[in-house]
Amino acid sequence: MSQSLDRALTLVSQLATGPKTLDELSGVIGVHKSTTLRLLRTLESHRFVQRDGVHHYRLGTALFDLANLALEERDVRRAAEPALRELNSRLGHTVHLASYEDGEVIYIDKYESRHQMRMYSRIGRRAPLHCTAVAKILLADLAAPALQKVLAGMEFPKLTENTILGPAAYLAELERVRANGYAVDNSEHEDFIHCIAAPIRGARGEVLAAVSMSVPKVLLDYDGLLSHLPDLLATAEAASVECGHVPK
Amino acid sequence: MSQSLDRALTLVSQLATGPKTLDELSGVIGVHKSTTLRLLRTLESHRFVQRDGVHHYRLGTALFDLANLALEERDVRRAAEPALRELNSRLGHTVHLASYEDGEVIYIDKYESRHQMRMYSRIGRRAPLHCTAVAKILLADLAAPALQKVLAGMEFPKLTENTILGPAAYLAELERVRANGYAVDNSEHEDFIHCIAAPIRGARGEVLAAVSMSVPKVLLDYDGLLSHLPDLLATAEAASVECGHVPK
DNA sequence: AATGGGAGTTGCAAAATATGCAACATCTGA
DNA sequence: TCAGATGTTGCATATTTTGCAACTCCCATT
Repeated sequence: MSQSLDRALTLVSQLATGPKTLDELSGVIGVHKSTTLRLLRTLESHRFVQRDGVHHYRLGTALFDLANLALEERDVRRAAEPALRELNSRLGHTVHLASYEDGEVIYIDKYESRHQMRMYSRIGRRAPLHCTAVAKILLADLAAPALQKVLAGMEFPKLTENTILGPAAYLAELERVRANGYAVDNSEHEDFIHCIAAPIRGARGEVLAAVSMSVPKVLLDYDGLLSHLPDLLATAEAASVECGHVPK
Repeated sequence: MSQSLDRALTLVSQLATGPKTLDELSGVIGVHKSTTLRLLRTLESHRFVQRDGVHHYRLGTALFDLANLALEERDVRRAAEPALRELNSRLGHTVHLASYEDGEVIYIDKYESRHQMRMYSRIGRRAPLHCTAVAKILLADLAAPALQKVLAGMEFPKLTENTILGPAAYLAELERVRANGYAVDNSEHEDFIHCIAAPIRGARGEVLAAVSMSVPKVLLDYDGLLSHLPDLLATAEAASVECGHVPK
């Protein structure tokens, strides 16, 4: 729609992969160096990019500020924080908070594991829909038409032996999630990690977000993981109460 | 330099303060609705903004992703993490990591206090230069010409009884910081909080970042705070080693 | 059910703006 | 000192962005 803006945003995305020179960036958007330079200068004036030495550009600090401000505005995140922090510090495992937005599931908060083995994940990242416990929780609460729409766009790449491979099996899984009130990722995403998740609900009972706890299999077998369900559900419940949920 | 890009970035900054309607946004950049709409659509296609209901726009998830990716790329942050986390979980106070960039001091990481009373701060935010311990650490390491330039642009608003009020006093303070190897914010920023900071150094001994620990005065008096200096310095030293620093 | 207002959307013509070019500047390493 | 690579600026051109006005859609009011 707006060509120069489009190009500039492409530059920013490109810079996310690491500092780049003017020429490299020009190559990416296919324009003359001088054009790229002018775009970068505008981006720089808003602190979206900054110079890194003389020959490189990288992402600027405005992005950090904006992103963290926006994250803080998400009320669930703030409201759920104490409960999630408590769970994380008591059990020492990785705790994630994720929310559904517009066909995607996004990690909006993360509490790192105390153990050596860490998961690779990141706030802001999209969670795969077919193989994560948080996605199952969030999609399980969608109305049928919205769910169908998401399902239509979903893919089911086989990531491990346990990955769910098609819409039918996935729908059945969501049914189980609804019945149980929690979701599991039984090494469906990565071989060495499994995961449980539960919903955080708002005043009208709607699902606002999902909490999950991820544990490497070497630390805890599947039964051991499930034995933490009461902890997780209590955490989710506490967070829900903070979000205005009235337990029945 | 690039008008449309400039306008679009202004829109993004504006959205940081909360969701806005098309008309509100048009007002901010002073153009016709249709122009704003086209900019927003481009921003939307890159997931920089997203629609919030029908009538509002808000920041999109690409920002979270970019910002956190960029933060992770900052090597100091990753390298310093274990040491900072350890300090935070052992003493339970707020720990900040800040770095100097282009005339500014930016918080690049934060570990929340375990206590009820929290500081208001945020990753990505700029720290005031004249009244924070991290800024003192970082500015104390600047070469004279660079420091002069920063000093020329500095302001010294009086925030508490103890705030340092002018360049002369500030330079004297930096001299003390260099001599001591640590910095203090003795309630110079906020009445009820004080703070100590220490440098994290790289392979050539240069200051890469500053760690600080902030404590409410009700929890610990000034002498109590200073009694944690050995902890803080040890943490900074450990982080420095991770960054390639060779202790002399 | 009809009416009116508010908000968003589209096509088009006008013009302001972004673009590529070529010349110039700066830096690095031979 | 020179060659080459990289970054920077002024200018003319035309592409892209803009505002306009008409249109649609949705909601609230009569």
